[in-house]
Amino acid sequence: MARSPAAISRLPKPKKRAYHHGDLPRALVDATVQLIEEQGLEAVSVREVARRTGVSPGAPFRHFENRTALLSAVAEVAQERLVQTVGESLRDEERAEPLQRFRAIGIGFLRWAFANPTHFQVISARAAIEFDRPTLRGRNDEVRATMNQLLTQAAAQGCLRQGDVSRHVLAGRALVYGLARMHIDGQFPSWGIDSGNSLNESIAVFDQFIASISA
Amino acid sequence: MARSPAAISRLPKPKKRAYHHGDLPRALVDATVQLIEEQGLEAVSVREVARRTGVSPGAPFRHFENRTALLSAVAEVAQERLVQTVGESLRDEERAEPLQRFRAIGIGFLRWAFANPTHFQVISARAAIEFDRPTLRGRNDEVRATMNQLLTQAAAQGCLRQGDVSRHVLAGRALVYGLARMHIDGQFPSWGIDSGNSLNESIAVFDQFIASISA
DNA sequence: GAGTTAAGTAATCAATGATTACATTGAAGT
DNA sequence: ACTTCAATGTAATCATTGATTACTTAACTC
Repeated sequence: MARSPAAISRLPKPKKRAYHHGDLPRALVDATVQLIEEQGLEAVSVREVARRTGVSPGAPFRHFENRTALLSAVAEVAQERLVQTVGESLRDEERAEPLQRFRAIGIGFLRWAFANPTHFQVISARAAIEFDRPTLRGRNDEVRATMNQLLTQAAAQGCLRQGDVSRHVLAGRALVYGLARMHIDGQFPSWGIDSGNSLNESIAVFDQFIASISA
Repeated sequence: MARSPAAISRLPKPKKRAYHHGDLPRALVDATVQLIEEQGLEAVSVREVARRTGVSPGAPFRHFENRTALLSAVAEVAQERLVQTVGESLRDEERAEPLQRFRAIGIGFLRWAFANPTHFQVISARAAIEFDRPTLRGRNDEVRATMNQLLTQAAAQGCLRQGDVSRHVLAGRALVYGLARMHIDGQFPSWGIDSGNSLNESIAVFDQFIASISA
């Protein structure tokens, strides 16, 4: 553990450094994501994360109160990316009709979930994180509000088929959530759908749903 | 730990006894279910289950190779009830049209999930159980096959709206799964739906979906 | 440079999953 | 009835984990 006196003193990581380690919280979150990717959510132990980051077992607790807080931090990063992906998807359809924009949200969610299965897994594991954090719950509510708003507009324009609007919204949400969940649970192969094609298939399913509810 | 020689020798539990304890595996599974109900899935420890069952920490390992096996046993019990509930729901509509029978499966699933949230939670926690067990995966496939079959029939009878049949099936599955998941994650309140009414609401949403895909 | 403080370490604790060697018990065989 | 034996449960033990504590160390301020 003793360092060689004057050898490789400051060359190893010319990227970002700060105090001792150089943004340890960030490094811990990254290591956690990687660990989940490799061994699953259950395999995440604070010690293993610390080990991979090259710090002592107690170090993470300087930055995260407990294991849950660490995973919650991962969840917040995950949600940031989700909001970003949905935002992009929505911006692409900026001038489109409400229903089309509603569709964009769903597609954005699917794209995010399939591109970052680990992140989706963490966010959906509400027992393992503090979902009641204002940022987490707040942003979640925002997306829902937008969805509701868009479909209400669509209904007002007569673009929506008969039926309760909020139920259509709820159905859309539950649908994409269920599809994403089936993906990370590896259920698609037993449905005769190649894993590599499961995103396209999910989008197709969602599209068919949109078609079903449109007038 | 020494027992009083001739006191309460054989009266305490006149229900079922067998070897030493009297169907310990069953008692362990029951205790596990109860523990999950009280403190959530993550809180399940083999020791606590043993403690509640009144046996030593090592005893459960005589019957279940590891913690995962114990939870998998819970999952199998859960699935039995699921299949049973779906079966009942299906039998009620024995002579109904295919689409109605398809609906019955979805409703059955929802009823089961809402009535036994603990069981649903365990089954859907695939990381925590051995889902590849033949019974688990097999029965899962059966239900899917039936759903597929019913909608294919419905389509052949022209009762189904345009669109790919298997995608309708997949949508239905993902929908009920997503709804159930939202329920146990406690998401309904933020959707303005009272917890006590979430089953009815979910059924209504599913019904609206059925209406959307029917010709 | 001295001193404050954030950041990391080492040592420690109780609890857990799991294994092992041992004890007990119910039933079968004779 | 007595022995044998396998199934069942116990006690003791191990490595690992989440978490806390007292302690060093390094970076920044003055």
